[in-house]
Amino acid sequence: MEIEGDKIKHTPEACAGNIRPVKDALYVLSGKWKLPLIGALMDGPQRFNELQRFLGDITPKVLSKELRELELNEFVERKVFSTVPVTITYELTPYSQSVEKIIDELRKWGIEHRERIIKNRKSSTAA
Amino acid sequence: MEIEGDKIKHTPEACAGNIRPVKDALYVLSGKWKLPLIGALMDGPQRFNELQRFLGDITPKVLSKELRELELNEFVERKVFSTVPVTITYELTPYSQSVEKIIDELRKWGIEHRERIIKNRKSSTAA
DNA sequence: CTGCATCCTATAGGATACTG
DNA sequence: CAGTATCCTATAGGATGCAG
Repeated sequence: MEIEGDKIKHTPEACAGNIRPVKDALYVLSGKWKLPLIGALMDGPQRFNELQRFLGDITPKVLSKELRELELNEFVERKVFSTVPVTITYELTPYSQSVEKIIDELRKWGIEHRERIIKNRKSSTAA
Repeated sequence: MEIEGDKIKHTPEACAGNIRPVKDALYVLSGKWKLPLIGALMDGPQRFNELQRFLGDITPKVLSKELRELELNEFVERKVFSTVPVTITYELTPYSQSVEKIIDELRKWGIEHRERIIKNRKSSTAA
């Protein structure tokens, strides 16, 4: 997994070290798909194809990779059901609940941001 | 700025559209430095070099680029003071406060995550 | 001090085709 | 259905050096 060492040299006073946790978090969670993927799974277990449709334009290769990584980080559990044909689902682990707040904030912000942009478009068109 | 169109085709029922805002947010905020940078500025106005030291290993080119983008998105204001030599500071705009919650959550999560990893290391070493 | 210009590489992620 | 295998490209971001 790798967390970068404690290399940050900050002015002793200040707040400094405060950003290290942010960088730590980003190290695991950043990328185009991880958060949206977890967001998608917040609605309950999903199958591979469901996720693919859900996310809109992710390719199987990438989806597969992202799921594997999320499994390694213990955000996601892969379950195999011995139906015919076999059914496989992905679902969030209890641990991943710790990420849900981030996603909620991101979601809220995304909504506001989109509105803001639309407003700005209007007012600049009016000029 | 560009927000991707409403191309997500989700099963009509489900929750689906819920992830679009997440993707919107990520479109603007993702990358290695934007969030840490805003996090750094949460402690008050900073100068170019301060930020560079603060963030640990960002190159001037990248820092410069990130700052420009944050300025465009109205998260950051660049202020020039006519001292000799000129002093330039970067500070967060009121709008960027809307992102602070995200950063706080990220920070909290980063701290927990690091602790978790350390614990796991110990227990797996014990095996 | 505050950057910009140039060059360079690693990696994320897309396209396409194929398998059990 | 649930992926894997290959190939390919765009882009983020690092290294270095220079400039006002």
